[in-house]
Amino acid sequence: MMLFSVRFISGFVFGAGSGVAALKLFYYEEQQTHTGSSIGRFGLPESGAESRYYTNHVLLYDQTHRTPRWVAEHLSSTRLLGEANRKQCKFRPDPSVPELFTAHNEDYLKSGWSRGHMAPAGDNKSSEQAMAETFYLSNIVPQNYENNAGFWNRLEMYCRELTERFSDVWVVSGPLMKPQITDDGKKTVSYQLIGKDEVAVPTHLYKVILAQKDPSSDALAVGAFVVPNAPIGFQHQLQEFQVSVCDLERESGLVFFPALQKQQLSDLCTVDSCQLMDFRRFSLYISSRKMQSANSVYRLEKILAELQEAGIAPDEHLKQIYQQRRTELERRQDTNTHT
DNA sequence: CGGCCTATAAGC
DNA sequence: GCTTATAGGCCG
Repeated sequence: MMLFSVRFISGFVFGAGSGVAALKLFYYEEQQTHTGSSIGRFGLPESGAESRYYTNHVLLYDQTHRTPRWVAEHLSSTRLLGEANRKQCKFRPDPSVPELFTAHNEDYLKSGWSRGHMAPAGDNKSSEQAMAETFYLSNIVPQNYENNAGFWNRLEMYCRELTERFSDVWVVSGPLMKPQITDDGKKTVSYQLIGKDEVAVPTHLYKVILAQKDPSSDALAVGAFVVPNAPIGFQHQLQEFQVSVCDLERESGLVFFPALQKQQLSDLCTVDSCQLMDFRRFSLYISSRKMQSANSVYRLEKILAELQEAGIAPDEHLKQIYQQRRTELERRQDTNTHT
């Protein structure tokens, strides 16, 4: 039976006699204000809750839940440009998270939950390194499939769209465990744990969006949203999930943008539309992305047929993509038969 | 854009 | 022989 983690034991054994350990001990004793007491004599508990910095995002990891507590990003129109491809990336444990506290891909596989990015891959096309880092499981939470591909996806798209109307957009995203009222009237927090590492499935996901009109002005707009970790259809508006920043702070135990002068803030959904893509626009967009990665004319036709079946006529932009991809595929087929 | 699954190849 | 890494097909 192990009394402590292997990491702790090895750290103790190899560090005990060293100057570093002596220095640490001295530091702990310096912090004691009670003479004669030395609570931290052998060190005080560590939670690993320091901010972790990556190429294009910053996060606080929760070693208990094996998910982030928050993930912060800064978006702008130029930062979103690039050609990095998510197909080149793969989900993997964050090398900076201790093995004892990390999630693994096996936890998610066949769990009934998808691996949901907090800092989206789509915000990191500017750099393959930046995108690869968003696939670290430190940036991932167990998320409902439909929610991830649907409503949450459209919310992420809306954040990127904001950079067309605001020079700078800051986004903080993370999981939330909201209490339920049980039959006996008691407030209870309940959530599933998946896999051998017992990754916590959040009941909700939150996103706080701060947008600045232009770098020279003080005009800032903020919006906070709490979305159930469940399928959400096109009949629902983003505003239905808006909450006050204050309420979210109380629920999450976090203070967002603490350096901000909150009195000069306006409401994002008053200044901007808070309108996510509707069914038609979303379907057209998804179809265009599928066409661009289609590898056969048959597949190309199928995407078009499915769209028609949904009652959506292709717009000019999609027709253009269709034609372009079709000629590419036919040319490729042609060269293959000649070699 | 957001994902998963599987067939095949590469590696031990 | 088995396991692991990669590429491509598929769906919402």
